[in-house]
Amino acid sequence: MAQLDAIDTAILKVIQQNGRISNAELAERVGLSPSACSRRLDILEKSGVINGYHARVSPKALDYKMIAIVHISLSGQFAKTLAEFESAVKLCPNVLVCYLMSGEYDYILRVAAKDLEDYERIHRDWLSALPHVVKINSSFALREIIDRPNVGI
Amino acid sequence: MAQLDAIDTAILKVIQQNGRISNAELAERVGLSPSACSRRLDILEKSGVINGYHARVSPKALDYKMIAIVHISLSGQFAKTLAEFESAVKLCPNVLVCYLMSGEYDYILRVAAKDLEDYERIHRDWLSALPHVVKINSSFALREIIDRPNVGI
DNA sequence: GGATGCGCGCAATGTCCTTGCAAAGCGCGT
DNA sequence: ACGCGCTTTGCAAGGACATTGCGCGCATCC
Repeated sequence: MAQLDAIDTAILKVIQQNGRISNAELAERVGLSPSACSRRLDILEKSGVINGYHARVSPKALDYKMIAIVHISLSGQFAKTLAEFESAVKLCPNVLVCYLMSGEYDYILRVAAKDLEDYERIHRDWLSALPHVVKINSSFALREIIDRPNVGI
Repeated sequence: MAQLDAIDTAILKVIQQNGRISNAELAERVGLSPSACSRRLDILEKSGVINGYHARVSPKALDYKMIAIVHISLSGQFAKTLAEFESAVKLCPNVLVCYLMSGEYDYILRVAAKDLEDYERIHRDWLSALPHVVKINSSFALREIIDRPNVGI
């Protein structure tokens, strides 16, 4: 991962906010010719600085109206215990985010559900069935205040 | 927000995973002519089903190596109290996600920091300075297990 | 049955992306 | 300071792509 100069960070800044901008306009915004810009973008993609491009779809349009934050504790922190839990949690499509955490709980999850009934199903069929779980604590998001797509401006 | 048919959801499915796909290829994948596909995509964007497109940039490439999950309680739940807190928290660029929550804490935040020293600065200059806060609880992500860009497959 | 509206495919035109190539910038060692 | 090699740039060309107008098919409704 090579070092990024000012033009690279400018490209990242623009494309984090507008992932479908044309290369021609991107080039103009960062003060480069289209060909040079295209080549830089290519390098950023292939080097892994840019992981991918994603459309942000309104969850409500897909009928997902609930977000739950789930705290989970396991019965131990052995590597095998963690690995088995993680393999299992990755299979649940409703789990959007999962972090291994320091602190009181071992994992924290962001889960999308269509409604309370749907969440009850997810909780029963997926979360409760995850291996080595000894405690689950679900809270529900009442409102989204911030959801930034970018890091570090 | 009109109802989405099978082709619309197919478009959303593809473009959530590959936001920079060409319209020609997208059309081919969903079994439509490029012109029809372009018009559908246009409608999805203008109706707000698609909120935007974003490149996913590796936080480490921008030197952001830490993710903190912060739980915050306020001194009350009056609308004015919440509104003042929310206006203030939106100004902090390190706060990537913020939800108003049910449960023990009022808000939950995902915060990006370059390192522990950077987080200490954010905590001191931003989080502690937020209005009406009576309790802050920070946990740190040890590892990211899942971070899906999509909702509902 | 005819009128209406919606969504499609086709075609054309203008724009854009990409690649080769030569020149300019840059660091570096002599 | 000079020259060398490496990197990156801008330009140009050819091919791909996006967009818009147009006519057709199909379903619905009168």
